[in-house]
Amino acid sequence: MNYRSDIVFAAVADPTRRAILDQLARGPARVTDVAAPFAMSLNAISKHIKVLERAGLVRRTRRGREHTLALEPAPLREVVRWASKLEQFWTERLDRMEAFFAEKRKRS
Amino acid sequence: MNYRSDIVFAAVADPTRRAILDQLARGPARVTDVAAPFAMSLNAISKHIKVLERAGLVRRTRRGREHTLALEPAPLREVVRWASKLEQFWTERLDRMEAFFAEKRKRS
DNA sequence: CGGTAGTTCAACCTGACGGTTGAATATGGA
DNA sequence: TCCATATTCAACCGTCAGGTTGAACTACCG
Repeated sequence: MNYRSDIVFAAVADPTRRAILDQLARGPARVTDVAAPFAMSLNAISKHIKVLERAGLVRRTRRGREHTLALEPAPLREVVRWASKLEQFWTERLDRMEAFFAEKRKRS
Repeated sequence: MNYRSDIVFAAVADPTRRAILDQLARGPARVTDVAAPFAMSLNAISKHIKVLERAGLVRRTRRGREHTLALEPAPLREVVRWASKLEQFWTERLDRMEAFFAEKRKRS
């Protein structure tokens, strides 16, 4: 529906970006620190961070030459909402089916 | 972490595929029926369904020439788990900070 | 001032993804 | 048997995402 959740879902689809978010969940960090654990160039990480930023999942604060990144988990709520809604609809369906067959059994 | 959740996240990243899942949440349907609302070829939808199938999000049962598709929401649980874990870690961090400053305020 | 650290910008390459079209396969019905 | 329906397979194509490298920019420090 929302064009914005498209961006969030796409941002979160990449495993590297999910790992970055996992790391930022343990606290804010600079770009270089975020990049450290990964076996790829700093530039690649910089790009990933920009994607996360555009999705609203990361907030950047500049102090001098250092950029400090912080997790901004709000957009994840939409992801949770969508996924658990599907699960819920499904279980409700199962419940209705259950009820239907129970009723049928009782009548016969 | 899990290579399998990579597949699930990737499957769910595409808006068309999310729409397919939304539709299947209202009940099982044939491939043609699933494709009907979309302004793209049946082949494209067939491909999308295959992706969803490989991610374990859709189960297919063949009866004659018709393939009936059903939502299989189990893999979504991993998505929910990950996303809400991040949210939770974050709020816990905020709580700890809150507690820290409250303590500090009390002492001074 | 000069050098180095932190970060981005720009250009480029490659592979995969999402789509198309046309043919093949298999089942159902007259 | 013949035709239509339901679906996939195979080949192809354009775009874009993720990665690289090299240069630029800005801020700190001797």
